[in-house]
Amino acid sequence: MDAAPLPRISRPHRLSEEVAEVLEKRIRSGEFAPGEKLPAEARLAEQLAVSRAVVREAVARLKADGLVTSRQGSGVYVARCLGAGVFRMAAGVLGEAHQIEDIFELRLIIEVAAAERAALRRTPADVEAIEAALARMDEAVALSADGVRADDDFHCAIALASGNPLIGRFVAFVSHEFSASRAPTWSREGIVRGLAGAAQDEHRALHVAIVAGDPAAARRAARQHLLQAARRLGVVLATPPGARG
Amino acid sequence: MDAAPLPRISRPHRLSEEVAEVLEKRIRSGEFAPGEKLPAEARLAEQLAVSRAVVREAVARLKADGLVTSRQGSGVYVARCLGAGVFRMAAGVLGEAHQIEDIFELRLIIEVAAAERAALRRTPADVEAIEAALARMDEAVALSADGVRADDDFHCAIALASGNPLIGRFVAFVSHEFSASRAPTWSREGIVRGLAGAAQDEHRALHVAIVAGDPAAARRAARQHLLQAARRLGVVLATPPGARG
DNA sequence: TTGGTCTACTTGTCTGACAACTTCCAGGCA
DNA sequence: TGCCTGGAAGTTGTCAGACAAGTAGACCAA
Repeated sequence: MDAAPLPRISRPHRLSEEVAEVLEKRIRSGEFAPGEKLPAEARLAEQLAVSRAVVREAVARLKADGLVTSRQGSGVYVARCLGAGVFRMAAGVLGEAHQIEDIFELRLIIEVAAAERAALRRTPADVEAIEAALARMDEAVALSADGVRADDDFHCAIALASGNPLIGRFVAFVSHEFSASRAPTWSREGIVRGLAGAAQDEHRALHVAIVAGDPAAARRAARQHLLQAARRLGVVLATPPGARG
Repeated sequence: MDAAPLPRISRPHRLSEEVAEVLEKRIRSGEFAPGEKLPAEARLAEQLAVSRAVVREAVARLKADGLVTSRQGSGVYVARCLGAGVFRMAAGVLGEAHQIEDIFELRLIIEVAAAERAALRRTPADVEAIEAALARMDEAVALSADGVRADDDFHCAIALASGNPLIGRFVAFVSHEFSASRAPTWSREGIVRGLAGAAQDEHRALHVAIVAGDPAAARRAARQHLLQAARRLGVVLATPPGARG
């Protein structure tokens, strides 16, 4: 009985979400300009016909997104730099997805650079973390188990070994956003077809180069791995000739 | 009268911000696991000795950050994928600033790669945008005016010319986050001391390489510019030997 | 066993009050 | 006349209580 999956029942948007959206649109359109004071909460509540608590929650959301700041007794102000502090992989409020090529290209650039720096800067603890993730993936291959999380952790460990916590956090962010892209490799079918084994060979080469403290080898290994990972998903990246990253 | 600038008076953190931070830490540490239900708002308010409204505002912040979702009548749940969709330059809700070296290193990696790809993929419209920003900076030098925004726009135009909208958006994000780092270059003093002029020479070299469609030259020019920009702020980057990015 | 009802609990919204803070204006004093 | 201070008005931050809307689970009857 292979019925098509039923559509998810969507919940109506909450008032606070709607208010946040209304205000965000006004801000992004420039109607409320950077640095400008928004109408008082009480006034917004009156105009939007909602309670002040709803307005406050909407403002809390906008604060989290860096669109507004507030000063007690003074008012709520549009931030000088819109969206300050927040980067999303999806563009806009409702999120248009990027092409997978774009995502892999960004990963290629940043993860190759991270691997190179990991080869130079890794600590014994970094190496341990890398090896622990590698061992978990070995185990996943041997047991035909799910190695997606271990794969994520392997890449994050390398990024952290770069010695730049910002790079570490960014790679972790992108990694988690696209964990799903690892699923075909680590599915039972992927393991049977040798996809996971191939990925693991690439991981091992990367590990060896990092432990050896050889940035050029780490760069080549990371690059090879990312290009192959993309190819396993049917994606062929156009990279600059002679490009290292 | 050259008095040292007075330190900024910092405002105490709001209760809702503190609650958001407490909850975020519990979530990121795994104490509240993905998919797990948080204690009820009323219970959290009691335990944290704050009003329920404060808890709700904190939860609204966490919702905006994608750390939690809520279902009316049921509860507030830790999201399946933490922090889905959101990356911040500062870690955590209250944000510990990163070292400026880390930030410049990330910029070096991504902007060098963007410039290289811009040289290969730029369209006539891309070139126009780059040249418009360059002209505005020329004008700022000539008039001793503020060229920070034009400088931002120049870098963003190059990133967009890479043909990868994700790279374009990320560079724009980082650029806006650190617009302040351009201020010394474009201050009256900076212009008088030739900092802006030097930056502009580097910008022109980058522009020439991109228009010429020469990725290697673009790479070198972007790298030179970023390293010099850092140096102008007293930052010397440690880069891998032979590194291109 | 299934379906319906009821109860207890939870989030969502509203209202009102007051604390803490900001801004502006008027009055008083030097 | 100019500057300072105090008070009023307005604003955000927090609290408390009430009720609406929704969920989950238990129990009972068919």
